[in-house]
Amino acid sequence: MLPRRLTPLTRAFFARSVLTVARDLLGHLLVHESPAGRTVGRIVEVEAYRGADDPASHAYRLTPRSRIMAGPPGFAYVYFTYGNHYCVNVVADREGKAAAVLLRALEPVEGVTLMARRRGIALRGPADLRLIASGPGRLTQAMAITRQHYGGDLTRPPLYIAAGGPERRRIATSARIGIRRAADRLWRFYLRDSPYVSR
DNA sequence: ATCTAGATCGGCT
DNA sequence: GCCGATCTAGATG
Repeated sequence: MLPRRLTPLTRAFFARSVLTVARDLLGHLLVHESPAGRTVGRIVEVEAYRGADDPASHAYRLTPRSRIMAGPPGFAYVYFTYGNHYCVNVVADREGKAAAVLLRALEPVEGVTLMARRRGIALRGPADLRLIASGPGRLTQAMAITRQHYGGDLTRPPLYIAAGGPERRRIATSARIGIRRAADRLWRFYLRDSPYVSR
């Protein structure tokens, strides 16, 4: 069981190279203290995006929506896509350098029943836990993250990233999923032995 | 003012 | 594996 009080990561954690931040986020915890209760998931899959040198990124050309990626690190970049789904990123690197890490999958840790209810799925067995947050759209639905969280500070409650305990870190890399450009960059990182990664 | 692609998901074949 | 849903930021006229 988790301690009642979790320790948020500091802004300095996010103020580093986005590839480093992406890798290092694996194993840490995404926490949402909502009125309905606290939900916590262990981050098991992420993708890194940058700016002008990354044609696959929303910040390849800075727009009103993506400009936040060039802002100070540790804040949330949330966007709505395909008419149905939100995705959540953490802004990384120093202010002025566009970069963000897309959170793609979580291992449910606490508030599992609430997460399943938000997802509209029945938990009939341990295998169903995989359906809760194995994908960027599923993750935001399970954690009740919406456009309200755009620009929110992820180093403090109610929505934040907290230090995970010591854990195994067998990290695998691959091309980013669902993009066409810059497909040669292995900027997707995931915990190799986790059953909670997407696809 | 209008058009279109999209960092997805779930259901169906 | 393929397809439709459903919305909106960004691009184009």
